[in-house]
Amino acid sequence: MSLPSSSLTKIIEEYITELLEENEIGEVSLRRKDLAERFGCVPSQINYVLRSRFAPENGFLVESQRGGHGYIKVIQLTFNNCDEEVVHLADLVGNAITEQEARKLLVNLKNREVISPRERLIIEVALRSQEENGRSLFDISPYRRDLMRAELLKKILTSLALG
Amino acid sequence: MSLPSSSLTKIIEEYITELLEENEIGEVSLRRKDLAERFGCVPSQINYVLRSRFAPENGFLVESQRGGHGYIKVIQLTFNNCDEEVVHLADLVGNAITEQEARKLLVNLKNREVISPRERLIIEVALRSQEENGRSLFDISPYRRDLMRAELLKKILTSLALG
DNA sequence: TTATTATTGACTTATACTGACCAAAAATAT
DNA sequence: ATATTTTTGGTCAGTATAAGTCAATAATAA
Repeated sequence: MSLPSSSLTKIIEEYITELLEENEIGEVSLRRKDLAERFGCVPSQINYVLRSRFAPENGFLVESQRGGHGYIKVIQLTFNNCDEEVVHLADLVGNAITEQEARKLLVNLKNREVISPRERLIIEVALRSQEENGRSLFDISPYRRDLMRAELLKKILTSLALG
Repeated sequence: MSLPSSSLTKIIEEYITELLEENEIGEVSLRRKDLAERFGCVPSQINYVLRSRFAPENGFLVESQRGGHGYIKVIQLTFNNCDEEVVHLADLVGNAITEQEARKLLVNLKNREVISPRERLIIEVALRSQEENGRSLFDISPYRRDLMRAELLKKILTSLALG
């Protein structure tokens, strides 16, 4: 019966999200040290929040610079063709997907202009690379490779959908 | 909480970039001492800006001459097509590349509009996915992960170049 | 309990900026 | 012509600042 204790991570996440919303352009620059001070935590906590909440899989990009005048910039990508379509297709991927099925799906997406030819190329290269590593470097079973392929594909598709 | 203040380096960088844009030909001649005076800094600061912002990997060449009527000339390289440049950048990746270095490179490519934000997002997701697998699933050493990261990045960049 | 997620702090790395000293080219004096 | 002086720019090492990494620990969820 305890109240949901709002975690620090959640609070910081909400703060950054708020800043992003205020800032029309969908990006905001931060000082890691200042943020840490404001929320009374250690600076590396900020890295944890960024890693776990503002990851590319979630449609965010993070740029940063160390040293004097250092900063952390969080960018929220917004695509105009932000489709439930893509989300739906991510569902279609399911838990496991073969190379053939994956390729078919990508061709389909390309034909419907949900992704560009270049984007399709990048995705295919990434999938193939993982396949190769799984097969010859780590000796992963075919089925497990199908699982991993589905994982990667879903991550990529949802990252595009969330943008 | 203060926003990151603009650094001297950034200001000088912007000034030079502006001069380059005004000057159709894509090159501009400077006096180190004058620049230093204008921005109230030590002359070697100008060298720092040139080294860190107008380096060949950013698509610039710098020529200079000492002595009376000495000068510094900044030349902006123009590529016939972006893809030519992508091949060059694949070389820059080298055999091994850290997460930080990879991100810097992608930011650079994005700023120069060699890749789109969506393309960058996909690439980041792919790199991160491989990193995660390598780290927690297969227990790959950090250095080997740098090797694998370089491999994947080069595959993607060259595929874009050849596509 | 066991697994996952959150938090911390010691250590590492990257960037900005300065100033003292070095090197080269042109102008001037001999 | 040659040497000297003046006018540029170059290099490097030191200092300050700020972010990143990693592994150990704590808290929470399953």
